[in-house]
Amino acid sequence: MTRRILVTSALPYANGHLHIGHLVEYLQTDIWVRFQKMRGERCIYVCADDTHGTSIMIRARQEGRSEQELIDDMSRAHQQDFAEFGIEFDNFGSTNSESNRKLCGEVWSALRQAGLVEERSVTQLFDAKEGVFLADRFVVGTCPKCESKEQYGDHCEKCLSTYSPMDLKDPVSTLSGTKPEVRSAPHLFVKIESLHSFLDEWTSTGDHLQPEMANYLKGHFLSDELRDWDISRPAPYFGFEIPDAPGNYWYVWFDAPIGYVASTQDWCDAQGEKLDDWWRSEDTEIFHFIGKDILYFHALFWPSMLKTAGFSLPRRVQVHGFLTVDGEKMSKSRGTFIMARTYLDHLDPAYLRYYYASRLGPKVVDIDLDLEDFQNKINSDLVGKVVNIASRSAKFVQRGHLSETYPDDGGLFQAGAEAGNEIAKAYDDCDYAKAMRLVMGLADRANGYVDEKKPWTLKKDPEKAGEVRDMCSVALNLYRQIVVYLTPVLPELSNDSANLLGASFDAWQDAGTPLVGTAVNEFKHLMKRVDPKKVQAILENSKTAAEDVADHQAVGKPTEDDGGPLEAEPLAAECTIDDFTKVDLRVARVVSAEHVPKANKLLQLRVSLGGGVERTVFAGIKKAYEPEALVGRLVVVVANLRAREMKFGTSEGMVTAAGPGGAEVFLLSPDSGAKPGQRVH
RNA sequence: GGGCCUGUAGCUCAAUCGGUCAGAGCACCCGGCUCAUAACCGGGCUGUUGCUGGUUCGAACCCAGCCGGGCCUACCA
Repeated sequence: MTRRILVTSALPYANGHLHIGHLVEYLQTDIWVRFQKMRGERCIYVCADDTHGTSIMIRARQEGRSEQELIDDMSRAHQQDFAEFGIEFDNFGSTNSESNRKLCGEVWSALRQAGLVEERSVTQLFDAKEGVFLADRFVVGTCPKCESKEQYGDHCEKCLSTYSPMDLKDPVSTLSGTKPEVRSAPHLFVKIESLHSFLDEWTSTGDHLQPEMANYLKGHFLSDELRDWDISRPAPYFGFEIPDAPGNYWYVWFDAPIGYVASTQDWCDAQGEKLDDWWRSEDTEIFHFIGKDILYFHALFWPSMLKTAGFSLPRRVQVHGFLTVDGEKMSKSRGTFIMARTYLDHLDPAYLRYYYASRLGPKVVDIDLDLEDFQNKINSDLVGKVVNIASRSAKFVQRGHLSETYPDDGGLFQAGAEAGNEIAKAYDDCDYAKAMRLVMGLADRANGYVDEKKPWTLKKDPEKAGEVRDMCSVALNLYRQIVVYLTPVLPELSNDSANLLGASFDAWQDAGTPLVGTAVNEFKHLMKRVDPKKVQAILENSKTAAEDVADHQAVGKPTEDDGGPLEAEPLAAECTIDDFTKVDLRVARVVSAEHVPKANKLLQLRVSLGGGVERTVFAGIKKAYEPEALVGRLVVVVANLRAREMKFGTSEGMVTAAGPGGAEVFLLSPDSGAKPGQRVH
């Protein structure tokens, strides 16, 4: 029986462009959807831009244009990137749509009727100049516990304590640089505790979640009373105004998942389908693909909302890990913060599709893009093995025909057809790595076959032309079988190969029956080897592109340094040259650097000032730098700073760096030629 | 501090719910071949399956402890 399946990926936020980390999810989903469609299932893939929230409002304001313009531009850019990566949605909508507003209203009414909504006053910091309430990340001040300066609204990165933004000393809004005031406003809360037992049940049964995720929820949230969910935001806010609470807006995380339904609605309207067949039907399976960071919303709030509003619950929420590049978090300074666009400018999307597929399994683990491995894998698997089968056999029969009956191949084709079941199961289980392994095994056997038959020898004997043709018919059929199995991952290769053989490659069952008698067209290269120079170029371009594009800057605007940093940290009071010279800044060389056990942010550095003078310095740069990358480089240290006792030892100085903290830390270094021990004047 | 995950050949990973495997691919070495995008075929190489104990007739797979790595949390997620 044909399954009916509705698939979603998380909605990309309209605040920034896509990078290769985002693509893990969209490619994972796209491959799965293509697979289901090939199998003949009724499957649609819907998504949308996530457009609401304070961040969008503020960014639009900074860019001096309307939110609508901003999100329209971003939506176009997102869809362009998706299309070029071969990610095919049946519908790509927007959360800022009428269909979404209407559906939000429906869900809302249901929540109201169920008696789950409650009003309560919330006290928050308010930026009077900008006229907005400030989320924690928009406030900095002095930590009330340890007096560290420039800490964010809700926690101190120095002493690790947490607190309310209201307790912050000398708070400053990062938006306007002014001192925020304390204001209260009514907020609406959803009491989801009443759905606790439902959520216990739903999360732990029915294979709705990967076991580790179910386990995580059980230990973290479901073990206690569920806190009420603050679901409204007072004006000004970019979003939908709540009909029965004028002046208040639905929090972006309320309307975002409803965007899945709205996007489906838009698709239904265009196709003449009924929404209820997809969202209120026992016969439809709903699959959400998400990253591990948003599990909370999809596995607790979302099912609660759906249940209350009478929609179907997801059949499964499939969670994936994050992407690292060369074993580390994507980093702008290393050039590994690669935007989708930058990749597309240099390399074939098929490479990344295959590489991700070869590393994606069903478990929630981070996957690594190892650039050397990437090149090896593409070159040897796709070019050396798969495409090679066609490359080495098609030429013997091109502009001719395949044999009229399928020759004896010693059971190779049949074995490949049987392997299809196992491969299909691997796809269906989201274990693409396994599927790729199995397919490559088939490719190895096909190459072995060609080698054994030696068409280049047979060819020399005119009487053996029939044998050559039979042998190539086998090889090309094995090739076709393999490419059919790879079609979800490599649709373009599949198309090109179909042209070569003048046959369909887009149904899974095509792998079960050999082609006979069809014409073979002229052979053209189906895929190129990876050019290492292009990979280097991506890294180079990403170093600069990341600064221009990835930051909350410029949608198609020229680079312009924004005022954010200066506003976040206004200039200090005037000082004299004498004040300045009290601080002795010196060039130093890092001689060793290592992780500090149990420290979240610190690295322990040993720096040399030359002449055998060394200092031990603890620096809060762990999230931004790997120790190995630091050894040998020159830095600038405050050399006459009083030694400070820290939890992990004594720090005899300070390494200078810029940036707000966390992963956004940028060490200062002198231009080449400077020597350790030299003073900075 | 709490929680989750993880530690298998140089690298990336496999080993059906403890009973032939200690394996595959890449890399490397040797040989072969020349149809193919320096591709392909054959062969070889490295492992005390993190360490230490325990359970068992038997453990890479179970339990405990230790060491190492990663991730998530720490009261409006």
